[in-house]
Amino acid sequence: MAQEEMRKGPWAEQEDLQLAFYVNLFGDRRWDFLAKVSGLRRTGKSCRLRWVNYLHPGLKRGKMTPQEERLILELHSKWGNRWSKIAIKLPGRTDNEIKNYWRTHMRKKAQDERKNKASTISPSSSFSNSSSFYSNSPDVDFTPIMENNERNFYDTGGVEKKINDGDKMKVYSMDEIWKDIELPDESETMNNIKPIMSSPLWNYCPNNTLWMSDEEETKMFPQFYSYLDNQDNTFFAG
DNA sequence: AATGTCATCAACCGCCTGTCG
DNA sequence: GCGACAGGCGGTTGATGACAT
Repeated sequence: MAQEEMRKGPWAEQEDLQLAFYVNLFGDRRWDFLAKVSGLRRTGKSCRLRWVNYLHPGLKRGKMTPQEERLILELHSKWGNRWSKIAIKLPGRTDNEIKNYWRTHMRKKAQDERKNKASTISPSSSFSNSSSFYSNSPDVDFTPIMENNERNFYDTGGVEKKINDGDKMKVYSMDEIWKDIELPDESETMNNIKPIMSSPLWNYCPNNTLWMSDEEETKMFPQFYSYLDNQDNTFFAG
């Protein structure tokens, strides 16, 4: 059958509303199904990404706090680029957000390192005084490593260490990690951090319009209701 | 004010993994 | 056990806004 052309690029407000409505209706699973019944000309993947990274009500938005920054760096030193795993430890933050943060931060760091090396007569002294997380670590080549043994600019390197389950884990000196980050303001403890539940979706729905009347729903989401008609309403049968 | 550069973030892509028939 | 499919993950790109010159 003829494949309907999928939309790409930035999401419109109307699309967000539509997606949120159907996720509330059916839950955040079966993304291909959701994409279909919602009438959004988006792939299931695209819908999932939009929901997870932007529309989810539990998302915290805004700048990373110093505490979050430290946690990210600490967890990255343990787990490497396991962004989703790291994200679990930072409620309200997405893997994408953390990944972006890391990339930005590490690029800056790599640039600083290059400058330092260029201006230092003895480049080997750069990390030699760092107290290593693993005190018995061999001398470390901090040039970034990619899977095919090429060097990745954004990865600042670290020891590649095999762990039990076969995962590779990079280990960084904590001094190395912290030194590039401003220490947090002492007064800014975790207790002061107010989670900001500010998914922009809720701005669009000031009066709980996600839970509108049947008539309103029918007007707003005709695709869904026509779809249901075609399916003999079997969605709710089970 | 105009232009260039950099930082940030949303979104896409391709690969991997888990599940189901 | 195998193939198909859906979902998840990490890497990467492109648009945009902020800042510097």
